Amino acid sequence: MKLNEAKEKFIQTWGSLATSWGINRTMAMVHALLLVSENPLSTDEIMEALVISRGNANMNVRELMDWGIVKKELKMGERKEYFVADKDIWNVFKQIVKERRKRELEPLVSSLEELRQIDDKTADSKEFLKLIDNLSGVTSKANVLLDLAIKSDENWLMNKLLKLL
Amino acid sequence: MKLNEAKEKFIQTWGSLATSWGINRTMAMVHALLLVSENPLSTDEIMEALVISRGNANMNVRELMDWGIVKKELKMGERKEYFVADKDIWNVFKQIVKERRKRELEPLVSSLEELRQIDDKTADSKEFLKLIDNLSGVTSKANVLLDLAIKSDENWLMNKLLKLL
DNA sequence: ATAAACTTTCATTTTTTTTTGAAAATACAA
DNA sequence: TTGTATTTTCAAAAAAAAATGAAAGTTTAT
Repeated sequence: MKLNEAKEKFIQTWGSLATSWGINRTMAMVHALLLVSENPLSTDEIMEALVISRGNANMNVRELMDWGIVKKELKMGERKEYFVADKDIWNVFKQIVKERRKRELEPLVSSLEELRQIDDKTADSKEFLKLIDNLSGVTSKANVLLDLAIKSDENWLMNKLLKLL
Repeated sequence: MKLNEAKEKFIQTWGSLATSWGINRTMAMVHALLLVSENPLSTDEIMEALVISRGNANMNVRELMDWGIVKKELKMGERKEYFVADKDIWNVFKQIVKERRKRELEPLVSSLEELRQIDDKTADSKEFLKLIDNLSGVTSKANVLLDLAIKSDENWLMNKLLKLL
């Protein structure tokens, strides 16, 4: 297999995996493209490489920057903006975990708290509250696991975990 | 807030959360409905409660069974099928993690292995291989974390992790 | 100020995903 | 077997999500 073939395959793989995780296919492809590029790419280069429109390229690059895994880079003497992906994959992983937690786990936690406010005390209600409590429990356990993944140093974490198993 | 109101809110919340995780909204709503129901529900009851078609109800219940978080239940003397959700949320969590790993992480691992088969040895190629290796590394670390979540008993896990932090 | 280079927005179009519902298949009873 | 209850399938319709591209906005140079 040739390098460019492999790179293209990687971009496709990344793209289709993303869809199963509720992430826009193109956004993942832009990310993959930047990951396999030696040099920072301009919007025009992204458009050309992935055959997408300017609007699409712009939106997705911007969103990748929102996620904190792509950075803008300016070249001296040039007006155009260039983009680079964070190549430290462990870092990318942590960043994504952190963001998703903020965007999804936190809203869930407050929803569950709201749902606890039911004012009757029938057996059904107690059953329902038990369910909500169990959900809260699992949520906070997931939180601990994620904290572990995020806050700790990569090697330290792995050593400890491997010892545990 | 009344109980039924809370239940409905829960079903909606669960549904909209699911979409950010690449899970069909209706499937999540059926799951939530079964979670908050005291009794097993028939397809007709699900259709009525969520205002969805028979085909849709059937497909999603079937998929929930594929995920291993909903079970069929037969009532004696009745031909109709009834469905119950596993109410042990920690179990549900583990089951979903297990399934997603099988469906998504394993294919990723083999994709990455394929991508390692590039036959030139330029500096660019080496760079690319480094990226693939880093991805493999993070993947297997995620695997260890997930194993930890799945294989261990709930309380044991939490004790250990809390001690670590 | 004017213009050129570039980025962002967003109404419209296209694509993808989900839902419907009627027909086909299946299971059971008489 | 024949009929009835129930589940499953799947082509077509509807809904949702994503992409386009031209116009508007911004920034910098002259």
